[in-house]
Amino acid sequence: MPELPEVQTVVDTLAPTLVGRRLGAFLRLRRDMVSPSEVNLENLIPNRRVQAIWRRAKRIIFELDDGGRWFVHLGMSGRLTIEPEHAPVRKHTHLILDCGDGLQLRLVDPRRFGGIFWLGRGPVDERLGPEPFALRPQLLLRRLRLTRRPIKTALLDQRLIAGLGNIYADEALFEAKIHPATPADRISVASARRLNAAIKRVLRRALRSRGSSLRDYVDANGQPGDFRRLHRVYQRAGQQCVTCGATIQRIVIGQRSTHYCPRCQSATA
DNA sequence: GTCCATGTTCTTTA
DNA sequence: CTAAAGAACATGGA
Repeated sequence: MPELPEVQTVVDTLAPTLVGRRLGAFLRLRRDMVSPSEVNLENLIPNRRVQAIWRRAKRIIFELDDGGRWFVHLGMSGRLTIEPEHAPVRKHTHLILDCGDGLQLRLVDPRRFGGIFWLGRGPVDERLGPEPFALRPQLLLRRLRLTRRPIKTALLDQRLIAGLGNIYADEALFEAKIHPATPADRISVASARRLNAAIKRVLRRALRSRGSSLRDYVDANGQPGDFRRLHRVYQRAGQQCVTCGATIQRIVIGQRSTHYCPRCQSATA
């Protein structure tokens, strides 16, 4: 569900309300959405002030005034919203955090692939690759040479590059005119340069539209994103390529749906 | 009933 | 041993 643009939009809509605010009661309606499960957030969070909220990869990181930190991952179907306490509690609401002025931060996640993860003062970064906006062609090339898997699969591997998911991997490969099945370690210097630019361009465009809403995604105010109508390949199988008019194909790579234009993306490296 | 879904981790295979 | 492929997690919509 949420990839970098969606997660960043949630952060941007959460921060104005939450930063500087003193938190209240933490309620877990399901035990298994907190990790590690034995950590006692009911004691660690209340009465602390939110110092900062930011994004790393697809994680929404909260920092408290005592240095304690946690992050929320939205998984496939998670929503993290600020709602008035009297607003009806949606089905699949797992966590509720009072944040003053009659407002609550609520985590709703039907599929429960997401959750809240306590970090304490530990590192956020372990095992995560560089942020897409920090990439340069050389760095991208170096990361891609670490694996022979298809470039599509490599782009989804958060240890190689952090923040892309199925939508923006497909969109970036289209933009860069690279076939998604190309082995990552056979990408040419020229292709890596195009891909580096394409990733940033696609993400910037998506951020401007506040992300893609397919089914569940909304920002912290409950507002869906608008980027879906600007997708060029993702979920457009059978439709015409906006560039050349060929029919967009859907194939499966690494167990994931992959959408591409067979004419624009025919190059092998 | 079938297939599919914006993600990640664990297990199995080569 | 490592890298890659596959299965699993849970729910709901078409």
